[in-house]
Amino acid sequence: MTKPHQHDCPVAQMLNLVGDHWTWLIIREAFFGVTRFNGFQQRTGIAKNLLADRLERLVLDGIFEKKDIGQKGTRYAYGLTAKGKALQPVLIAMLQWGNTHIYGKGNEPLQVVDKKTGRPLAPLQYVATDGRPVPRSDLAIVKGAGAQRSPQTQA
Amino acid sequence: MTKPHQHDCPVAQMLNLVGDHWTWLIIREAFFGVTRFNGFQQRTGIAKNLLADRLERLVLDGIFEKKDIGQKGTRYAYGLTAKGKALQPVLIAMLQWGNTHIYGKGNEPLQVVDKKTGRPLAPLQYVATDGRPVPRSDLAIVKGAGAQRSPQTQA
DNA sequence: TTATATCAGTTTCAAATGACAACCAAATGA
DNA sequence: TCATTTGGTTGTCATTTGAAACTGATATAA
Repeated sequence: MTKPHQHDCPVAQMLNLVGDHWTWLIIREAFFGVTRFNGFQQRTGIAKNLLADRLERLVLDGIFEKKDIGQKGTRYAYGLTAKGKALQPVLIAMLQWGNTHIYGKGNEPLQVVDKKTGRPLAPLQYVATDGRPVPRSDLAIVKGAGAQRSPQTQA
Repeated sequence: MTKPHQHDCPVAQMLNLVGDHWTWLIIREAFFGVTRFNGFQQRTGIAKNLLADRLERLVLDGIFEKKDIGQKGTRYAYGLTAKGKALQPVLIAMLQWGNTHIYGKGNEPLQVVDKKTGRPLAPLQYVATDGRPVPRSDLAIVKGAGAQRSPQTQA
């Protein structure tokens, strides 16, 4: 990333942390169980200098944690923190969009499924805090408690 | 983006189209109702050459459509296509993550709410095709119909 | 024991991309 | 009519990227 966004917006701020395409491939692999430097490197194809840089940032930002494994400290495991794991819905939403709008029905290289049934999931759903589904047309984005200035918001 | 990812993965492929932080701010503004070149430029702060480039790509990729408004073609409106609107869950997931993990409860500059009740939504939910919620622990990512090679997949 | 491979990076350097400013022509608006 | 807005293009310079070579430990194999 070249310059962090100053906007007081959760989207802009999240992009400051994970607004890089390599970062997402790294996070994807982490969800797939990869933990080691070389694992990320080989499975994503990222250059090692970039991987070192991205992992360092991700650790600083609290998305990954770096653990010393092996006895004398030259082997490390990188794992998602709770904050990192919380990115799962974003990743799943991306995956579902890619399946639908790039590959199309029947051509999906990966599917998100329910282990119990083995069947693919429906698109992520908007729900109220009481668990009731909220139709897309009822969505709105409004200023929150921490708002300073006023973006024009209509969903 | 410098070089498109070759992975046969919906996440990697979607990142080829929208793996850029400016692109997401442009899309965010589009959901907020912005349609004009200058609107995007002023509200995001992106340089004009980059905006021109990003909009052109987004139109080529079918995420935006460019309409000629005004009579002789120097005024345009950029709007999300259906494919573009389908990115909403990704954006909402990003927004919710930013609220929770960057701003924290009570400090959210923006909130996603249900128009009907005015109350903030819960995090996006995984649901089966029959509408039943799927707990996060039952999620798995597996090879789909279009899979060629085999990534190790565990959610 | 010695050799070989793996791990987790760092360094180097050319090429691509980014940010910023200046410029521009057509079309509006006052 | 004249200034302003719109939607860019062009040029310059700084930063980032990607690829490869290099390091210096540790683990594994013969």
